Amino acid sequence: MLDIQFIRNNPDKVREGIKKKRIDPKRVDEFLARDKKWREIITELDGLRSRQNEITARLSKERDVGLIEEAKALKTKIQNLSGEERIVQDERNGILNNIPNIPFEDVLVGKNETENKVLREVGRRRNFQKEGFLPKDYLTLAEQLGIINVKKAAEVTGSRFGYLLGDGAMLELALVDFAIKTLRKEGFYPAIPPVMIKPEVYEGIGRLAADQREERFFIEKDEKYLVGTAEHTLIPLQMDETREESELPIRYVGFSSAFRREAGSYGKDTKGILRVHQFDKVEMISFTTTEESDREFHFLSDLQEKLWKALEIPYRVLEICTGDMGWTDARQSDIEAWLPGQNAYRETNSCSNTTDFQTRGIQARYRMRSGETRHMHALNATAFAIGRTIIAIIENYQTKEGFVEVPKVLRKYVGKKVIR
RNA sequence: GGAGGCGUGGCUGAGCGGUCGAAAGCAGCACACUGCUAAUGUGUUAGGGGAGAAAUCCCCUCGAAGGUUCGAAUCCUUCCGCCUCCGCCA
Repeated sequence: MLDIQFIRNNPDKVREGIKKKRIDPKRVDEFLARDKKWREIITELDGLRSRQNEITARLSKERDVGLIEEAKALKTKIQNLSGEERIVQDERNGILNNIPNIPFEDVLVGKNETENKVLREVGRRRNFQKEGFLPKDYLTLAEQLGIINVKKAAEVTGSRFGYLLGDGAMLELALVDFAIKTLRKEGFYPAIPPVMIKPEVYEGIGRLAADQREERFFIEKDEKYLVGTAEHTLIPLQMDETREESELPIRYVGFSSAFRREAGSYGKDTKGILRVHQFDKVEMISFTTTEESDREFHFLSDLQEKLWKALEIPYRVLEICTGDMGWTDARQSDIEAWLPGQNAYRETNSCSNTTDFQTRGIQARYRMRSGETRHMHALNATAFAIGRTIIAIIENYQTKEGFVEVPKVLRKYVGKKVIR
């Protein structure tokens, strides 16, 4: 959530910021109206409670029937007013939860994904024409090789699920191992987090706003959500913690399954494993000071590129415009890998600076050298979204015979050069 | 799932109906003192919120939410977490 004090003092900045994100700026005014009402009530309530405390102090010394009578009357008054206070506060906070993080000033303004900006294209695409064959799509190849099975998954579990089998499964383990070992060397601390989370924590990290709730799986009986990514349970590792400035940055590399309802994408990407309800992902998380987060953003984004370069797969980097940014983000960039079978780039990675938007709600703070405490800045960046990375490997490394070469850096894990 | 124990400030830990946001110790910070280190003395150090230009004043918080009471860290209920034992289980 945003800082309430900041919204009060800078309503125009917030209106402008969320408008850039294509969110109705009126939410700010609704918030301010409720906030004003709340402040009136709390001021009155504090006055009543002050009097109550005064009487209590007095009565602890001497009995006074008159004072007890006044206290009794005060008690009902306070009960009624605090009931009202709570309602108004809930209304106010409800609106607050539906205000996204605001983008940095220098972020490209745009209305949707068509206005993202390609920052660079990296890597050489294979010339299949020269090689004398047309590239196939990954699913055709993977089914022939028996390394992906979505048909059986549909029968067993439902649509938008898949099995990785044989060398497909080995590729996943290889990618996980490669990513974690690489990132460990960069100072990331390995973490395998829970994949379920309590509603109040989920809300605290700003991931349950009305706009995104539909995207979550919820287990009613136990009142727990399935996480949409490892980030969701990794960020709260710092919940209620106050670290020393000297301890930052804190970096985790997490591995977990990610669960998404994919509500609102019913007709989209219905084939294969490009868009599924469950996939595994290696994820980077950083906690930094307020000054360092922008630098950390580039650090993470560079590492993402390093991983793709290691796989020797062409990709491009996009600056995400305000209209396409994530709810919690102040800055975002994506990586799209080249898929020759589809003759298109497809999103595989995302890198986000969420500033203190996620840490405020869970009280993750640090103490500056001056003694002042602040909320940490939190960042998250995909290392590998396994399913999509495997798709990119299959399509980019396919052979004329319909086999798949294993990228050099993964060979020692998979144990072979070619999947056939 | 059943039985019991516990949850207090950065940490240890007292308080078990009445000026308690809370003793004491440790740690931290400031100052003083000693030739450095160490030691000692004094003072100081929780978080959140509201009003105010500020000084400052007020309110809330003893795992969470309710309840009893004029008054709750203290009593009652429920929940959450941790620990011990039993059951079940990879």
